[in-house]
Amino acid sequence: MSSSRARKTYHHGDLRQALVQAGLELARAGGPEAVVLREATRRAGVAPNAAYRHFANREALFGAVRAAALGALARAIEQEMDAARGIEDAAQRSRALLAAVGRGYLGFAQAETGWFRSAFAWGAYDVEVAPDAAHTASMGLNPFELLGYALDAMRDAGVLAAERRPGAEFLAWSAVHGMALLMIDGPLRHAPPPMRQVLALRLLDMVEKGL
Amino acid sequence: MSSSRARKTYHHGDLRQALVQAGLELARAGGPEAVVLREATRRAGVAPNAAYRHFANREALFGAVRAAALGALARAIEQEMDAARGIEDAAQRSRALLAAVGRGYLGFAQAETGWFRSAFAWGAYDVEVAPDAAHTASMGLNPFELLGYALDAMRDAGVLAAERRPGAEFLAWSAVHGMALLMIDGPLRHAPPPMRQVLALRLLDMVEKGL
DNA sequence: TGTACATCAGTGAACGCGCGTTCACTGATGTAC
DNA sequence: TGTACATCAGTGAACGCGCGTTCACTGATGTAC
Repeated sequence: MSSSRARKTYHHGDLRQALVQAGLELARAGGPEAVVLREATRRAGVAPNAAYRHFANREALFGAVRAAALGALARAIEQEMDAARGIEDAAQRSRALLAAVGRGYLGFAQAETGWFRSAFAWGAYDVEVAPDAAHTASMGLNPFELLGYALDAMRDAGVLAAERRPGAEFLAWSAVHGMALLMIDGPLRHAPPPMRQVLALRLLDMVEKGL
Repeated sequence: MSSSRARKTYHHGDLRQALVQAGLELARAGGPEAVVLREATRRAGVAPNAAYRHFANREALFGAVRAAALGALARAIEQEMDAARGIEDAAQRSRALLAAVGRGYLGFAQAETGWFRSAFAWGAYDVEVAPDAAHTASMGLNPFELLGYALDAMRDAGVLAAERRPGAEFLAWSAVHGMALLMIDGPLRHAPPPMRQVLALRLLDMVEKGL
């Protein structure tokens, strides 16, 4: 509402923030290609070219939106990890942490598909390089780092052989990322939630056993 | 060349086929969004609206292109499977078949990225439902069915417990699909080929062990 | 074998669309003196 | 405390772009008699 209202002052106040916010709304509802500069300015109640005071171009605006989406993903994952943190046994805890990362990732992909798509849209993404906005979650880690954290815990607990640790992120990430896409775009998008749940569990089981 | 040449006859001959062919070229070089109706007609040497004699709209044209891309993927996978077929021991053979599916899939994603992207572009894809063009490979199976074939072989050879067979496609596909995307869009796109090779092997190993 | 005519497969010109982006501008703000 | 002026953050109007798609049309083909 207020975001699409006309301002009273000539100066906006915090247009940059408002544009990112509008971009996030657009991404949430329509994915990356819905993040359209003109629409974002409309929602901010501002002339289209005003955006250029704050972003070099549309791509730069989208970059900020993507970073925020990545931050939201990190937060979703952390939330799942919280429960696991209380587990006493280190081995069990580390396994639970990994599963939490996977659950958080898959849950986010399904609940916030537009953001998920935006986070990984248009070729070229590097979660590691994500700017500040991707780090807004409480641990200050981005999604990739959270996965690394869980894997480190597994290694430290002796659940994962040390020599298998390097590169393990990519194996786990592959599995979960692939299933996320199958669930939002692929044949699994028709699968009833219970079936998805079962498959997700089996997948995480596969990763844990096969890593 | 000949595809962008002007015709001599008023009638084209096989415009439909020519448009799909042009679409495939476009997809190969630029992925799904490069499959532009006007450009396809240009390459076929024909007025833009001529396409509407053969396709209801741009989407229908793209559908035909996607099906052909899926067929190319199937062929790539089959080629990898050929080597495995000679193995005597049924258990070993079935394992080799599964690995071949994975290798074929990953190899295709990297070698024919534009086609790979087109095959799985824009939300909603169902490999099962792929039309004839997806079946042009020698076995007459689409990529998903080839994966199923390998998994059946594993079950029959006793490598995969029968009760784990249902749904196993989705686990294996997830892992391989995810890694394919990490390799073409994600952080692994910077990884040197040997590292990719190692990761691919580890991934397939993980799948086999964890399935 | 020749002709009439329905059908098919193209043409040519035009449309509206909404986008990103640029230009020359003006209103508001804050700082130096 | 007041004023001059540089700087900043907006405005308004316009651009070109290339697309998908529609319209009314014409040239070529093949079939019935």
